[in-house]
Amino acid sequence: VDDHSIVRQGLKNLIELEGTLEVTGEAASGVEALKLVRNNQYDIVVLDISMPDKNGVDTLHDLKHIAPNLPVLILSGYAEEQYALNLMRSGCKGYLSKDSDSDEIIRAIKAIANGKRYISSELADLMSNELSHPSNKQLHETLSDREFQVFFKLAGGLSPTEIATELNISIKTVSTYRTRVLEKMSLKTNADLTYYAIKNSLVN
Amino acid sequence: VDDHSIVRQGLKNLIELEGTLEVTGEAASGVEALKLVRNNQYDIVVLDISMPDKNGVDTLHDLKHIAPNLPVLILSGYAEEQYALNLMRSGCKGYLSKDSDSDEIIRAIKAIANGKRYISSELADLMSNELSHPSNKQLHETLSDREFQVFFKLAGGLSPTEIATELNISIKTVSTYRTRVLEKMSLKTNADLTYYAIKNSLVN
DNA sequence: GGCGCATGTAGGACAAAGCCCGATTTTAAT
DNA sequence: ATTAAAATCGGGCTTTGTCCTACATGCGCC
Repeated sequence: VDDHSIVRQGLKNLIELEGTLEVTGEAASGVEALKLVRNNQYDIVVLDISMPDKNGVDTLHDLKHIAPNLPVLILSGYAEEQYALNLMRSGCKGYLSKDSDSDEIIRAIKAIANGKRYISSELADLMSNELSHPSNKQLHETLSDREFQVFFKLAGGLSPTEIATELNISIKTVSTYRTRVLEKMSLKTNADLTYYAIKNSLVN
Repeated sequence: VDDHSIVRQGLKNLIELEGTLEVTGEAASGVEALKLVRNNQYDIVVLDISMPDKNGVDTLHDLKHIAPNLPVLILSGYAEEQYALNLMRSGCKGYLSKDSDSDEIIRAIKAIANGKRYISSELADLMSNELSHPSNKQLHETLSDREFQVFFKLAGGLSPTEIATELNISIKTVSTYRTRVLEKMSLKTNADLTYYAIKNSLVN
């Protein structure tokens, strides 16, 4: 299931080249996919998560109602790793990035079609991180008071100097907080902070 | 040229099914593409714009230096229609979204390989709108080639030094562009650039 | 066919930010 | 109570970046 015909084509090719697998249906949208699943028998669904009409998250959710035992492999674009954990919780059996190489995709499909799960190493990282920070806290909620203030201002584009002035502390101190914030949130640049703040609706 | 092997596979399939066209090279990154173009003769390049190591904007720019007459068709993901005008100015011969149907992709390739341009109806809209209302351009569309490159990288959080390295120019030059970009767009900080890029779906 | 404005490019002086480290103070944990 | 671990703060020094200025090129427009 993917809205790009090129991707469907490529995937199909990839799968059929393998020899023992066969593509018995394809859909360009979530709605279409649900219709197919209602009317046919499949061994596995390979599902893109970013689609125009009905996104993969919702589609997965609905699929689980229609066919609770049909295993699903999520194929995601690169920017959506954030969803991975949620999707795994929602019951997909594997999660791969589209730029994984062909072999890995085939391996994943086979594993999943055989009733196993497939966890990529990236995903394993995410999951273990989640385990070690069992809090369902958002990343920014692990910041201390002061750290959060600095984070927020940096995300808004204030310069360290401006922040220092507003908070009546030294620039060096601001700098220290910045380092810590970046560290805690596993980010690298101020742009990442801005990005995070927007995506998590901390600003509009 | 596309970093996703699935997409390359699909495209190749599509193209070769047509009968008269042949894929004589493929690359998973901008750098790789440039290398191929330096050492081989091609009739047309089909280029994805969002790639990890060297984005399509830069790749197009460099391609124009190495092979000014080699026509390029840009195949873009869904959110990037925003770049179309900038890229057309930078000298690509056509711009298509990845979810265009197979026929259209083939038509575009053929047209471009024959020395024509290919303008999709969406793009035609954009362009005519630009012509009839030169004023209501998107802010970033008023940027020059170079300015746009720098804008984009700054928005993504690259440091001036990194940008200078990638583009092989001096940091001072980057700084100059930054000033001009900020000026043209009436913005103040790098964070504003990031914000702009996100809000206008130039990034995901 | 020259004038001006947009563009692509840097240099130098100075300001800003960053990094490594240390000190003190809460807070939490055993 | 003891100890460990965060949190809060900054100094010294280096690296980076900014700002202003400058110059060459090309293109459009009287």
